[in-house]
Amino acid sequence: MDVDWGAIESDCRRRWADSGLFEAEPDNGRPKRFITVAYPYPNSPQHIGHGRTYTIADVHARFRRLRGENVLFPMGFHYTGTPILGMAKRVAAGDKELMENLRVLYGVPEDEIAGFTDPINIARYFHQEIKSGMIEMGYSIDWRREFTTIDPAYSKFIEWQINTLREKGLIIRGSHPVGWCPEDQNPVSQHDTLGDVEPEFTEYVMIKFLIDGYIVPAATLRPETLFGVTNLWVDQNLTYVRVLVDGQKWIVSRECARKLEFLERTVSYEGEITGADLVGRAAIMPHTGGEIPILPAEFVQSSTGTGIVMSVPAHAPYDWQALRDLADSIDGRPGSAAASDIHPICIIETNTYGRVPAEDAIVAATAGQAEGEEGEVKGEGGCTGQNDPRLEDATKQLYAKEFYEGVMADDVATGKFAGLAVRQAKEDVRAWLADEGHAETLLEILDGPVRCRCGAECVVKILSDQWFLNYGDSRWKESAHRCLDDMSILPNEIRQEFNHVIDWLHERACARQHGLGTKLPWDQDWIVESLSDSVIYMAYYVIAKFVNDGTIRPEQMTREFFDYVLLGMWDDPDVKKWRETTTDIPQDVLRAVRDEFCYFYPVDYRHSGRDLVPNHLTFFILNHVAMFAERLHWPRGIVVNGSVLMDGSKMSKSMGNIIPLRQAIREYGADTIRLAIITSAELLQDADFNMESVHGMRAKLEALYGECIALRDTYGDGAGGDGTAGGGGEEPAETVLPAEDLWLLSKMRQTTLRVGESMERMRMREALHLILFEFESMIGWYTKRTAAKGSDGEGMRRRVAATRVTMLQPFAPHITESMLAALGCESDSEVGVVVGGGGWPDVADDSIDTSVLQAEDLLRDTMDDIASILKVTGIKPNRIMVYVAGPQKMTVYRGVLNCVLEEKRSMGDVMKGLLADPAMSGAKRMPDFVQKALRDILSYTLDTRNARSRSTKFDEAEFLASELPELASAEFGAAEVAVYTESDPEIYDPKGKARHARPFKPAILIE
RNA sequence: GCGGGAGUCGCCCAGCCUGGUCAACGGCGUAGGGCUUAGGACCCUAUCUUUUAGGAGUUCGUGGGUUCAAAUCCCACCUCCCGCACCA
Repeated sequence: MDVDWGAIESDCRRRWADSGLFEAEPDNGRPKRFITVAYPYPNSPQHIGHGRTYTIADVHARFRRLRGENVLFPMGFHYTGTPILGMAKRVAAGDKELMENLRVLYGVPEDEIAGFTDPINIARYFHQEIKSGMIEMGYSIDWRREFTTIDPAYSKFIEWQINTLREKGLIIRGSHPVGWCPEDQNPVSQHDTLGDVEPEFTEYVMIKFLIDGYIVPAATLRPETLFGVTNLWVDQNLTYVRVLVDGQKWIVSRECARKLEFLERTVSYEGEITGADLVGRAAIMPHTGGEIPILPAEFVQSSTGTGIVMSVPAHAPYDWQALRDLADSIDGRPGSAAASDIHPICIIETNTYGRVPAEDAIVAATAGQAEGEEGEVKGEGGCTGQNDPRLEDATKQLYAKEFYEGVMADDVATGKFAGLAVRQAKEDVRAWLADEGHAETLLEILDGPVRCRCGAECVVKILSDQWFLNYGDSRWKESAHRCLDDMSILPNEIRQEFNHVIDWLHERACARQHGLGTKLPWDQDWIVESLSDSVIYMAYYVIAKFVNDGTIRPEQMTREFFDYVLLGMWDDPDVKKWRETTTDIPQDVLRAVRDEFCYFYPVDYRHSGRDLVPNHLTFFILNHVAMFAERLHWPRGIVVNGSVLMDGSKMSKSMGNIIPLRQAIREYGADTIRLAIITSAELLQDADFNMESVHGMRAKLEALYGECIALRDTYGDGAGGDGTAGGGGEEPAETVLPAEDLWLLSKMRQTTLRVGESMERMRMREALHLILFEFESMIGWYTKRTAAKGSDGEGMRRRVAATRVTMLQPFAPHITESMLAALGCESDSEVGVVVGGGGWPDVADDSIDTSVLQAEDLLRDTMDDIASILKVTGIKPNRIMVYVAGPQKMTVYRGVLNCVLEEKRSMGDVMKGLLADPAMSGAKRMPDFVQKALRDILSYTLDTRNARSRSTKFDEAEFLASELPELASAEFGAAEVAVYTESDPEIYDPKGKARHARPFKPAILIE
């Protein structure tokens, strides 16, 4: 079947747009449903991965519309942030890689790229690109409410939001360390660095040793080892600087002095001193006043810490090795004699190491590797000296072991920290040193050197006077928990993650100094940060409609405007005065905006990828509970989906496996892509998108379309047909229908109910599976049945197809319109659904006849049994005899069934129960049968047991006699198929098979 | 470390919430058959072991437990993946 997807889709798009089908207006006669998705950041075209969240949300929206709900599904564009700014800079600088991506990967026309030095042009270009893709995918969006986050009216909204939060005391000031580019004067994150490295930093403790009135600070990550210190290390070839740090005289490396400048310290330079000059001097330990020597070491790096290292040879492999190197130096370097006199002081005990853990660690890390190593092998451990890279491994292993398992030695040296676990001691010592004034902290980039895209090396900077949202506020957290507890979180597995994030969040910077966005109203140097201006904007969709049609202008949107529209403060004195004397917005317009807000709010479901759980989605909850009235306008639900993989691996530019969404639509059609995305995985799983499934889906849709066309061709245009199936009263009386039709109706209704349940639970993959595969096998069986009887069953087929296609509509909205048209179900431009019943098929519970379903199961089981006998024996059947259990067995079987329903499950209990009833006396003579019947019954589900116990009228023999012979002859080619009851006096049973018959398990003989 | 998730029949992936319809959906692969000038596409059948009577046996990371019944519930363990911030 050749399908012109492009034509069908563009035709649908035109009709949808012309009819304003997705433009939602308040309607008090219908339940509303407000569905939102996280709006896109327009810095690149959409790819398949982006499409997943939007497609799921759209299927959801369309399903709800079919259910008769008034769905609002809007979209905006998030211009706020720095990455686009960074792109513009790189374009201006002619960045090769970026230009290549823009041209080749993104296909941006050359004249557009020329304008990309202005970040706004980048955003506008990709905005239109993304929007076109959304329209082509058939997303049912109300575009009248579109906006960008740099629209003047949106800025008014954000100003109001951020002012209100500040008045509530939720915005505070403080300082905070960030990765920083000294060149750009801006914080850096992963996006801003060469090689996309996230700058990480650690906090060193600088312990203030003294010489001659100068502080010689040694930076360490292990302050608890101070008690094992034996000497200090410096680089004797390095020139250190003498500086005044906040008025104190310090000696540090030049790099260290520069770092301190960014850490809120006042640094002035007084002079230099060489490392060689320091060697040999005695440093005073701050906590004891004792003296230790300063010695030279090669491993000391000026850029790490302060350029001065505290030596703890017992617990630091580098120190131990350096000491040894020095003592062993044949040329008798300065300090070599002193080094020989130094003995490691062990102050941490573990089960793993001995008295000199550092030495043990070196031996462990280098043992067995000595052979084949380059360079001269020295010492029994095979370590080649303090520059041996394996010392790094030794250090890591030793540190980890001592940190998690170590205990501070019970020793005079460790004083009041003796006996403490190392992880505890570390914190305690740090606090104690700080309290005593013996130490300060030094923040430093851990994974350095990290370079900004501009090329400059990044540092840690303490940003002072930074604005923070105080997510650490415990009352705020409590409200958020209350909100979350009432919310529907789909899938529910991630609820726990939300709880944890709420607990764990603390102050978060909400303003930055660069980028697109809205200025802080009270401090024009700052711009509201992009994750803070996107937390309650769903409310703005209501207002956007009035802004876009010119009803309200940005300058009219004062604080009072929002206080009324969003918070309902009609009678607030300020608002009253404003609306009576100041504003020129007509009162009825004000009322209309407020009414529309109250109609659509709260957000019923917010869709997003799971990467937004620890940030945006949680902020969304927090800010709603802070801004809006408890419960009334708090969000009701969140739907989270996993990401999309391409042939099993992550999509990335470098792998070249990114499929642009619009290209995929052109090649395969929107409906096919939608189905492929939905079928690939259940919500939270990562979906693997691959070409096989795309082809498979397209074939499926084309086949289904072909079926619909065939039904039209053989059946005319179907006037008078009942388009949507299921439970309508105008069908022919069902009592006159043949068995297979009755079964098909019940089966279809049962499956329809299941699809509805799956959709309600957002198990779209499951729903789609039922629609595609369950229906297919149902129709397959029906076809066998009707073919055996020589009928076509077209009327039923068409009814089933209409139901099936109706339910497929949310998934494949374009092609299903053509399918429904072929089936004679006109498309209704008013609601975008099907005429003739309208919307999602309704199924009344009592319209499903379980005994009909059971009967068909019996038929199918019997057919399966015959087939497996034929397969095992390889017989070509001539006559097939089927023997149904007699009335006496049936009576006993029911007796057993009753026993089981009364919780009697063991053979003994059942026998006792049976014999208590005189009608069951026959049971005594057939214990084998009772045993087998019991086993049969125990293996049924509870539902089946109940159903069997209820359907007392069902006559197996009669049903099989009327339905089996034709079917079995057709299927197996037997000339004769006979059905007997076990007790039938006319029975033909040469092999005595009949006695094996059990209820719902007839005996079979094949000749 | 803190938090979350996952381990299923060659591969991918469902089933677990609500125990029985589960030798376990669907897709890919493989084998046989059909269709076709051929190739592709498509359709049918088979695909844990065993079996010439519809049966039996052994399976769902490992080991225990609960139950008449466990892939599914409980406990312990092993392995893998993801997030941990001022960034969209």
